[in-house]
Amino acid sequence: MADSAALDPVDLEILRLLQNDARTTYRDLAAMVGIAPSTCLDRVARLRRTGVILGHELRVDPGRLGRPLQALLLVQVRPHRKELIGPFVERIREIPESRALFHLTGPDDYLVQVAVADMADLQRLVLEEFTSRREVARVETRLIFQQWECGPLLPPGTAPG
Amino acid sequence: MADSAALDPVDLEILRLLQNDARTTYRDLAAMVGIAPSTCLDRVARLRRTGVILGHELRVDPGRLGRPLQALLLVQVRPHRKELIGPFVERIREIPESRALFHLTGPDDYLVQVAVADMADLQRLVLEEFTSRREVARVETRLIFQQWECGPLLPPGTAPG
DNA sequence: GCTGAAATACAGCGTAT
DNA sequence: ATACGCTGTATTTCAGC
Repeated sequence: MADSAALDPVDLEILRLLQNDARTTYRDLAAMVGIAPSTCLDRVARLRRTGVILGHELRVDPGRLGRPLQALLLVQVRPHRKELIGPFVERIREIPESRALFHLTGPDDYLVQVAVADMADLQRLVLEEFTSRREVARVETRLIFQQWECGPLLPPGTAPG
Repeated sequence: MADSAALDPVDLEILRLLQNDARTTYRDLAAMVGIAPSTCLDRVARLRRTGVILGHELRVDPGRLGRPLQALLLVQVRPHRKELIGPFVERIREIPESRALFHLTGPDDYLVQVAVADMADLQRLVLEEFTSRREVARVETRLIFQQWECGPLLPPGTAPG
């Protein structure tokens, strides 16, 4: 785990294409960036080894899994001490409704993205898993009307497209 | 494009395993859920066709791409009319720093997750892309200390693990 | 949903630049 | 040091049942 060499334009193009479709074969990828498939394999392996590529994720439609309603919960944890927030974070991550969890600056300590079946389910979740916890001082619930993906992540100064 | 049949326990197990590691081979996946590889391929293909599986995404480390600082921007758009929010959403999605965009209920209309190089970059982004826009009435910036992934998304009532 | 075979892709290695 | 082409192996895919 030593190499943290700068990414060259070929690496960046590979990352851009793989972020478009992570299942692109090395053969196709190689053709698109203009190198040999074996070289392409080497490049991607190196990107994985050096931690630029963290992994491959499956995107699933929450609605099709019976969770059509999503919300963000802004949570104040008081007192905000290590002994309390460790178990809090662990518990939130275990909840089946949780999709993402952030520790933030600002008036709210945590933001939790949840996917639920309906309003009753959301109410149950907030009451049973959040406001009933000693260390949770306040929960603010904001429903998600719609969400969008954004373009591929690239280094600053890289012309998109 | 007709089938929206209920997912059986085998489908759910496949989804759970693929959410753990989207690169699991059909051979391994089949062995783990107890069906033949070809059947497993059929199942996954059907899940893709019917829209349960939306796609395969590459997870990349923003820090390794020169964007170690992340923030959430809470944005009020005034007036909140269709003619204004369409272009706003399109522009935000085009910004290289944007990672995710939500349209919300509550006092803030949009939440934008961004990844930037440093504080100066974040300040520039807020001033040039947000507060300088006519329709943006207010932007509240909250830095992300840390973020966590949560468990796989499964239907309500499914025992996790 | 399974079996088995054909097509394809991957991963390692030797060589050349 | 990086890229390439070749080759054995593993995986994916497609018939037929």
